[in-house]
Amino acid sequence: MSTASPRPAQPLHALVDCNNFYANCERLFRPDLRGRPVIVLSNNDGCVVARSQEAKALGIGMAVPAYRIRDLIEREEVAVFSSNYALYADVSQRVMRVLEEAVPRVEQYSIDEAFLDLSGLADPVALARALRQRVHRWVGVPVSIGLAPSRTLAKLANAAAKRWPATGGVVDLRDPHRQRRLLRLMPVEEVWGVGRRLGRRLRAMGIDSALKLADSDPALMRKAFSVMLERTVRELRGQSCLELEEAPPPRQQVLCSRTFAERVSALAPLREAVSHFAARAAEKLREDGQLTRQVSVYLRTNPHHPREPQHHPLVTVPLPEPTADSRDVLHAALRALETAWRPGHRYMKAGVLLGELVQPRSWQRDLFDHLPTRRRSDALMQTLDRINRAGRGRLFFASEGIRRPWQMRRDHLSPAYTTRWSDLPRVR
DNA sequence: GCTATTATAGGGCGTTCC
DNA sequence: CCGCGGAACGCCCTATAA
Repeated sequence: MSTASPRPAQPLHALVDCNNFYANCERLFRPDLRGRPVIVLSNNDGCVVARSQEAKALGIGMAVPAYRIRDLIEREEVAVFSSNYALYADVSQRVMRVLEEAVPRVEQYSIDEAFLDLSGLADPVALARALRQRVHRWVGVPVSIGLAPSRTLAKLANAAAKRWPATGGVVDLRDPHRQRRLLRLMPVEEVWGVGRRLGRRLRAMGIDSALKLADSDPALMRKAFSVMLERTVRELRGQSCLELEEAPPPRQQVLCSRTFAERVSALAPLREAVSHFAARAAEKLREDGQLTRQVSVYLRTNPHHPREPQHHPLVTVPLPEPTADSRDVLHAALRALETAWRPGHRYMKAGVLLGELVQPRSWQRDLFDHLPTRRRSDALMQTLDRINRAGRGRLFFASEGIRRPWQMRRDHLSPAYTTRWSDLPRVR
C-alpha cells in the first residue's frame, strides 16, 4: 500500500513589487529628477498618493492633502505631478511582460505587484536576482522581491528587501529561523491584512509584533476576530492558505466615480457628470466582456464640512435585461440621478456603479421573452470603442456635455511619453 | 479654501421562506 | 391554523489594500 507518492515540493511564493512605483514612473523620462524628492497627487490634485524615497525622508506622509504641505514643497523643491494613469498602466504592462516571459505562473496582483509561483525551482534566489536586474535594465524601474512559503510571508520578505538595501533588493525567507527573526522586528500593522483598526485591537491584547501574531492561537483569533485573521496567522507560520490565481475571477462590480473640481448643486451639470461616468463604466464593462443587470448612482456632499447640509444618496435601478450598451446604462443612470438628487446641497462627488454582472454566455433570453432587443447594439458599441481606443474622448454622448465644469483638476500632468508620439522626449 | 479611487471580503441584522 | 428555528438572502456598514 505505502508506495510513497512523490510529495509535492514545498510551495514557494515570490512577491515582486515596484519601489515607489508612480514616483519612479515619473522619473523614467526625467533623469534630472534623480535623487530629488518627487510626489504624485491623486485625481483632482488632492492628496499625495506616491512619494519617492527622498520625499518620504522629508516626512511627507501617504494620503496627506497637498495644500497642507505647500510650504514644504516649495522649500525643498519637491517635484509635483498629477497622477498620469495612462503612463503608469503602460510601464506596469512592460514590467509584467518581463516577468511573464521568465516565469510560467504569474498573477498580477495590482498595478505594481505580481506574485510568482517559484515552487520546485533549483535556485529561485538566482532567478529573483536576475529578474530584478532585467526589469531594471529593460523597463527602468527598481523592484524588490520577497520569497517565502506563503504569500503573507512573501509580503514581509518584500518589505524587508525594501527596508534594508544591504539585501540587494531580494530577501529569501524560506528558513523558519530567519522567518522568526524577521517577524520579531516587524510591527503587527506591517502584516498583510492587518490595518490600523485591527492593529489597535491586537495591541490592546499585547500582540504588537508579527511574531506574537504568528504565535497566537488560530482558533482563538478566528473567534475573537474573523476567518481572515485566522488565515493570516497560519500564513505567518509558513502554512500556505492563499493560492496563486492566474485567472482571477471575473469582477463583481464596476465603479466609476470622481470628486469634482468645484462643488455642484444644480441638476444639469450633475446629469453631465453622471452621463460621463455611466459611459465610462459601460466601456469598462465591455473591456471585461460582461453584462450588467443593475445600475446605481450615488452622490456625496463634503463630509469635511459637517455644518453644511449633508446628503449621500444611493439609488439603484434594475435593468429589464442584461446589457453592456452605453445607451441603456446611461439612461438608467440618469433615471437614478433624478431620484437621488435633492436641491440645496453642494455635492462634491458622484459615482455610477454597475452590479449584478453576468457573462454573456451564462445568460440566455427566455423563449417567451418579447422584450425588443436593440439590434446591432454590439456592432455600434464595438465601433464606438474602436474609435475611442485610438484616443479617449473622441466620441461621446451629448448628455456628457462639453464645458464640464465638474471635471477634475490636473495642473501638474506629465506628458504621455510612452503612449503619444508627439510627447516622446527628443534627444539632440 | 483645499481632504483620493476602486475593489473585495466579511459582519450584523432584518426579512422571507420552509 | 399557529409558532418556532434555521437557512438564505438583501442591504448596509466596516475594514483592508494599493
